[in-house]
Amino acid sequence: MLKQETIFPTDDTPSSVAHAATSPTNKVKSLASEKSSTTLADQILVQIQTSIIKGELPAGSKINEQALAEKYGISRGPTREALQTLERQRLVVRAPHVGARVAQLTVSELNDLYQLRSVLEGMACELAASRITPEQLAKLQDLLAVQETALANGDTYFQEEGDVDFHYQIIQASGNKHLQETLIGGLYHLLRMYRYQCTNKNRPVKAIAEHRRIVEAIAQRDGELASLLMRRHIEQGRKNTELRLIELQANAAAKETLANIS
Amino acid sequence: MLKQETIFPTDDTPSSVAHAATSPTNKVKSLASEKSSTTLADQILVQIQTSIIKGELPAGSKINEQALAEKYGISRGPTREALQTLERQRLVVRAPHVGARVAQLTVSELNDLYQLRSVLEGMACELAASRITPEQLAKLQDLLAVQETALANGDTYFQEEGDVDFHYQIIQASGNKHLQETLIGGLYHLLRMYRYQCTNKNRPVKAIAEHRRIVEAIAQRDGELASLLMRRHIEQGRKNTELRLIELQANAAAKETLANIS
DNA sequence: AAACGCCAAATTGTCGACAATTATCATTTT
DNA sequence: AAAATGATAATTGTCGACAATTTGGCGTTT
Repeated sequence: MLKQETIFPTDDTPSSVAHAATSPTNKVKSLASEKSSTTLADQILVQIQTSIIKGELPAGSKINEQALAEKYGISRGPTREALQTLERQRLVVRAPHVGARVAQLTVSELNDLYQLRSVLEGMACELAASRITPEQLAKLQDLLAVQETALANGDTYFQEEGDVDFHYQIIQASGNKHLQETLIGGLYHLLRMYRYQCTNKNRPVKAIAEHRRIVEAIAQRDGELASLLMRRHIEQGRKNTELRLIELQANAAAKETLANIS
Repeated sequence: MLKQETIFPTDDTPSSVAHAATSPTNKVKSLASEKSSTTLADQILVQIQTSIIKGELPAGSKINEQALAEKYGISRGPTREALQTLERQRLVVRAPHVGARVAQLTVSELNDLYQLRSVLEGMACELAASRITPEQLAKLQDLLAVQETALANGDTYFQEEGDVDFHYQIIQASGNKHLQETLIGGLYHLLRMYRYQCTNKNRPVKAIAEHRRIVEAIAQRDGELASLLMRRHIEQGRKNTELRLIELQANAAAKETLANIS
């Protein structure tokens, strides 16, 4: 009886969600042979997660426990537990006797989120620069190389996941357990939601160049520089996402008034 | 069937009713009888919380859902939900099909926790220095004054709660919602557990002097200084707690070996 | 028309029972 | 004796039903 090597028992590794996402509206349990069979709540958790991140459950919309449970062919118990976990991941907001809603995407929350993320990942860089192991560094450089060649080939498909992986590995290398839990267990899912729904295809080109410089700084054990570069890198991402979010909300507002007029 | 009166909702207002004078933020709602009935899970949550923080449920010990539920005269459903919330607060560690344990207090986790806290509260100070409102500042200064006079009178009772309130108010003044949630919803309960079980009576004298300087820096809108002072202040607290924790564990180890010999 | 109060419907909270999994311990095996 | 094995007990996961609370509509009132 031997358990997996991931550090976080609470969560899935982000790279695993890439292709598991294309199967909504079905009962899960069979087709096993997967190592899964953990618990029903955990299984539907990742499904609801991706539904929210992709916007299939629209931001701000009400979530009905019964309907969700029926959709996945299970009872309300596990559904409820999944919802509470989603609350911890900030993808859902719950109120007693009122129910759960998908988190709303607002500019001010985006700024709060990125401001916090910036500080935390800056910290992660500083720690990683002094504590990263040769193996971890090699893995990070490999990932970077893969992304760079993919970019050169115009392969934009796994860009998003690759970026998540990049930050993920640095966070892991920081070695601070509570920092890891805060970022990965608490902030990263909401972050992915913002980025998925406010994505900008042009950005990756520059982003990967920034990644390279960050990795170089870490390799040289220059934590201060790595932290600075990371904070700038994240600020770039924030600006980008903010612009897209603003126009997205402008569109929504326009559509709203149109509907009201008719 | 079941009734208890020491109930404040999920995690707002960390200080108890001890010195309500220092926290006039409460809406007037609390005076209208008890209107307590939010939800059973929330009610027992705070009870288990304090049991854990005080060590009545020893660090590292197993938690039996059934037994807990019976102890409070409720069913396993709400108990389970409370446990999941406690997991988010890092007071409990859960594993599928295995159950829940009270978090363990270790030196390395303590250091991780304080390292993270230091960064986050430094950030809070910087934000607070630029965004605190006159009312919030006045409240903060009032709190400080109360603590100072209490200290002058040798009144050491509410020291602990007062300190929590101090940090709490600064975090509130930062205005960053995600930062607040991370610190208060995620880290602060575990912090209180460490401090309660590794307390040092001598420290408050110096701590309050440090508080004063931090408040002054904030009042002068000097975020950089406030952040620096706060990080030093927290580092002092870490050292203190670490020493106590080490000797506490040494005692436990000694008792262990003694038991094994006999 | 807007606001208020009341009743019905929908939704969430709680419970007890059962199923699935893990932990315990006596027994056997090396 | 230590380790592996297998049956049994204890504990966690899941379900369906019921209770408590909120939501939405409807008629009345101002």
